[in-house]
Amino acid sequence: MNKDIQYLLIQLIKEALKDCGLDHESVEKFYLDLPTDSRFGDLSCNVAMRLAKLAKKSPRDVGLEIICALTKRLEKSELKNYIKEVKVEGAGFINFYLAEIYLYQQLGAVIKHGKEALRVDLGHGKKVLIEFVSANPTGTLSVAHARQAAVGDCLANIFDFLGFAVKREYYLNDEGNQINILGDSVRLRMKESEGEKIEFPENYYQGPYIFDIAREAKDKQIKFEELGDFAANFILDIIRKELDDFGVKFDYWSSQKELRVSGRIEKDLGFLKKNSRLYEQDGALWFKSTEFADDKDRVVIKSDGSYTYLAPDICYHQEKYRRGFQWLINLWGPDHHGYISRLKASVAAFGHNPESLSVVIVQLATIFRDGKIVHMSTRKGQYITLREVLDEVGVDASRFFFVMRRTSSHLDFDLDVAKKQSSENPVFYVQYAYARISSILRQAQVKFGKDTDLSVLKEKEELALIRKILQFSSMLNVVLSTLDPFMVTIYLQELSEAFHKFYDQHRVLGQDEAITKARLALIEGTSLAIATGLELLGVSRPEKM
RNA sequence: GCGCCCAUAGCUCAAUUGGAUAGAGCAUUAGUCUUCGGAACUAAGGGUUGCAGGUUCGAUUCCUGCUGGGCGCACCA
Repeated sequence: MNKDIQYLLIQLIKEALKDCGLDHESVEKFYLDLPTDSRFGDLSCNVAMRLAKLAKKSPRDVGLEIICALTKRLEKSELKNYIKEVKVEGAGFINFYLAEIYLYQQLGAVIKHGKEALRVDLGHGKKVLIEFVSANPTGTLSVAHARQAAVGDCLANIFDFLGFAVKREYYLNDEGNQINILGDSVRLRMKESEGEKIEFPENYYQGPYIFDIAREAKDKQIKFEELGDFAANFILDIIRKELDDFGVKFDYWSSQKELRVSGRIEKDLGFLKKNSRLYEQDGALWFKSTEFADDKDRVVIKSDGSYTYLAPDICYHQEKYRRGFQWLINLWGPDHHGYISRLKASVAAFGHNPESLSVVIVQLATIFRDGKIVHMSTRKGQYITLREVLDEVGVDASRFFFVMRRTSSHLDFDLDVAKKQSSENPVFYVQYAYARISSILRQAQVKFGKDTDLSVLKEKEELALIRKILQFSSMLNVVLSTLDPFMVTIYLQELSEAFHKFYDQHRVLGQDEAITKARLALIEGTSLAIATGLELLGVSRPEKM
């Protein structure tokens, strides 16, 4: 629903409240939004229920009183012609029924301005950095990373669409313990290939790719001490290729090693020290994160003099602010949720609002094949990879499926369903609607214009379809406030359904010319909304299937 | 032991962040096609929202206590 009418109505409601002697300031919050069901009108407001107690009247009576004042206000307002009816319904909801003329005008705007009409600028150029995947370059990407990649990229697309200046970043843990172990894993495999009998430790990287790296390292005569870096770079090339094939492009690849070499970690720790946020105990250096709502203090320098993971991470996030970003969004796996409070504490210790750092926990995905779980075990290198999923079901289905459930919920990913080209598979249901529309538009003999009269669209299915198209921006609004793009997939399915229902009942072509033109405009608007939604998801828009 | 997340129809999930008769898809059953793409549409059955309390006009949503599941609780990353 268009933001303007919502905004204007809220102003009117507030004025009406004043007229009634009701104090809207004392109401914590009330909403004016889409009702739970379309039979309750186009916009629904709960303010009467919120005020009932204060007014010592029943919600319905308060509602009637408000409507009385509101109707007078409406008469004098520019919205006069757009609101067909206002009613108190249910427990005391004030429901607004929009006039068809409003729907026609809005649809007309979509036809005229294209996807710009679906867009609302909410970002105003605010600089957002969204960091995701950031998998250690010690192995190829798993499905957990794949889901993060899909969700993160989609979120970034939406931020971009909503007028934020968004950048995508991948943070590289390119040194430290894991890289040392990686290098040593390669070294052992090299020795093994020379016929030496070796004992391969449990905690070493066992994946098959280690053998490939060992072979190449031998050919290129890489020195033992450089094996870690060599292997990491080798794997990083694979990861980049995988992400590229998945349609995810990062703006920045940020290196932990570079950060350490730059000396900025010492500087930031120095700043904390100067502000008495650090102290020594048991030979280690601790950060007083408890001063900023963490449940215990955290070590930043171990007693052996080396950094914990937190030290460079504190600095890394300060770097993000120093680079000018105003809102930091991190996508992490569920095993990192305990890490949120300490990182936020560090942000606060530098005087930033902890709210400017948002951490989205992306739950794991369970892959099913033949009705059975495909088990994952990183240690043995027997995990199902992003590559395998991509090869098996393709980019479109993968991206749609990984985003399809609430990000905070576990996701069951059925490879067999994702491969199916039937109604069981939601991505095909949506793409089919798009292809169907494309087909009709190809065959159309007449063309609609910007001045096409849309008011001939009076059928139930036509109006329902227009309403659904106009919900595009409020859907994105929900995504923005929840930082969860799964709503896009639901919206697209609902929109496609509304189209299929319309299509089933009414013909577009070969009707009275005025009707054909108007319906062509209607399906063009539908196509635009579907295309824009699919684009945000990173899913293709096939005109033929 | 402490902390976080989850529990909704046979299955996979929603419920606009406290709103209206808890909704979709799949599966099941019964229907709709000579025309724009049937990869579609219509209808039916299916629920004590894990259990027990509490808060209020109103609870799937918030609070408390249980039960069952996942994950954290490092001078690992």
